[in-house]
Amino acid sequence: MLILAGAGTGKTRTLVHRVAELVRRGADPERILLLTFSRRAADEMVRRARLLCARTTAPNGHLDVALSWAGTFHAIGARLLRLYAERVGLDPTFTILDRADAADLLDLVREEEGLSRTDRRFPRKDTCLAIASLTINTGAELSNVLERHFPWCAEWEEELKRLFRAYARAKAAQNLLDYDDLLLATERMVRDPMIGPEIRARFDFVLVDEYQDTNHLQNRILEALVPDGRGLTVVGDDAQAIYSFRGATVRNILAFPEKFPGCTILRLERNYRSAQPILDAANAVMSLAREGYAKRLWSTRVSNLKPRLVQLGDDADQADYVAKAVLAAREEGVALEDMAVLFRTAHHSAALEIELARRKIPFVKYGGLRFVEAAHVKDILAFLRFVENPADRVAGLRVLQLLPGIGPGTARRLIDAALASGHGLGGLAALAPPPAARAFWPGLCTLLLELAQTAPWSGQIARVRRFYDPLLDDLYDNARARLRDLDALEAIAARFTDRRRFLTEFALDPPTVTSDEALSPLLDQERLTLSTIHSAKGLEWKIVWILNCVDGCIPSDMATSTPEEIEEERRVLYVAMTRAKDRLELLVPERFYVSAQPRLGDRYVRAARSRFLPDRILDRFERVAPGRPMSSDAAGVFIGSRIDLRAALSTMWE
DNA sequence: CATACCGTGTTTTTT
DNA sequence: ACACGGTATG
Repeated sequence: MLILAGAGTGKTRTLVHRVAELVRRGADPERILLLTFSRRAADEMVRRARLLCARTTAPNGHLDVALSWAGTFHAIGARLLRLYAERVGLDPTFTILDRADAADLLDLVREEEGLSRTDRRFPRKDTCLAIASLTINTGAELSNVLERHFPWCAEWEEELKRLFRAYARAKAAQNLLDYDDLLLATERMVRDPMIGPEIRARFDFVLVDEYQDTNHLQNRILEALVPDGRGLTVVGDDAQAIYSFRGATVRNILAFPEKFPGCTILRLERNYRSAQPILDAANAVMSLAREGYAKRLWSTRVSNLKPRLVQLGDDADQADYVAKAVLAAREEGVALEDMAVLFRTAHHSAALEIELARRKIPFVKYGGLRFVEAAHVKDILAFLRFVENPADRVAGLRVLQLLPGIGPGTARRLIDAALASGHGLGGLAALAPPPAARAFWPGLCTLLLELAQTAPWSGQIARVRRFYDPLLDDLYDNARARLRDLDALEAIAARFTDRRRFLTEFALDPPTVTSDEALSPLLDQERLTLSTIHSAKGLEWKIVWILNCVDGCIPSDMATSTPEEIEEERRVLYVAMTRAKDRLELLVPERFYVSAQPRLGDRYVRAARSRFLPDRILDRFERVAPGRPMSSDAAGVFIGSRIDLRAALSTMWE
């Protein structure tokens, strides 16, 4: 069954009800596979399915749907791989590399392959990883990916191939899998003629959420799991496809009826979420798309409140306006939980975060730098990973380099010597560190040995911190805030039963936190949501503000080089607008203060209203311009067009 | 060999 | 602004 469902038409509800109904008719919840886009979505769906089943009466009395097979493609893949590890030649204790870990290892391999010292600059580690990732996820040829998405790296094709081969060898030697490996290995496994059928036989029903954002590789996994389509239900909306940068393709949805002839196709066009004026505006935005979208959403939620297009002086005014509007709504009785501020890129909310903190408005932020990606959190995890798997070079190198006097070279020598000694971690104690590190050396060696030998998991992070916390001050700025994060990490770790589970599950299910207070004991306190639009997918709030509805931000000027990219940005705005239930405000700051521009220094830059909001659809909005009108002579250039007169003036003499 | 400093090129969204 | 390569210095 293919369910084509517009925004707010009840996709989650439909899937949840389908699960509940299957269970009510006697399906075994353990044999239902529920694939979602994010871990958050999986949790939400399991929660609602449980609630629903608790209210339904089954033939055999009360229902408890455990739904243990609900999760992302990555998480489910990891679990299946561990189950069948031995049979596919994999060590079941593999550790999972998050993106930054993967990039670090890639960097190490690049160094070893002699690709760091080249006469022309080699692509940086994140770019290399992005290239590998896109190639794997789209199933395309490296040369095509380079040509289409990374033309400036095309000259390095041979070297990149060599690098990726060496990277794969390094992962194999250290028993590591990165995010892409999880999918790739899962795909190979489910397509295996021996093991594939066994895995297939575990599941009677497979349900997939947000199908429009699955990529080629994920779709192949799905096809292998359900070759004839029996028991398969997918839900998606082509108007909400916003993950093509990750290899997602709407072709999966479009080709579904051909792949499974005779499948049932359902269209849900009635929106239960948003008031009609909000839908009118969102529909108007999409009506300007290059390709037509068949669905037109309608709602019975009447309202005469058009979404507001708010003209503001600059981004500081914007932060101020939103903070005030949040407080005003709060006064009217709307809970902070029911409001959200959405934006295209994580840093767009910086000014607002400061303003919210100043006014003591609690918030959570989704998207952007994650908790686990913070250097100090990675440090603690490196200790644990190194103990868990002494072959993990990235972890070992990271740990050793925390000591003064030990840099990349010394760290590498020490690790190699310890491994060569055959005593694993114990071998380190016999080695002589450089003088500056000597005072710390015995402490480190005892710590590692103790962790390797202690059985109970509780207290292990505290033990690491006894060694690590004193180093923190010399390693980083604002040690105090980092110590608070480590307190939070300790609290989270306590929820896991053992070290291995903590390490593996933490990599796939990291808490999303950046606000200082967010992990404090005030965890249950109600909070405003700040989120990137991408992270807001599938969610809804009573009131939504969208920041920076300005060319250069939406669409992002990083994504305007091809018509396809621009169309995807249009859908990003559409997704953002359709998150709102009752009230929606699009904010248009006319100027930005940008600092540290290469040639011009700090200055104001003038911004133009987003190209997705042209004059002819403005009748769908109520236009407001609080505050005094902007003076007309503010200096600046349009962000979107990037005219740079001073550069032009200086280059004419070159 | 670690570290500080300088110059140049890239810069987003997520699992 | 930041990553990263290169170079000077101890």
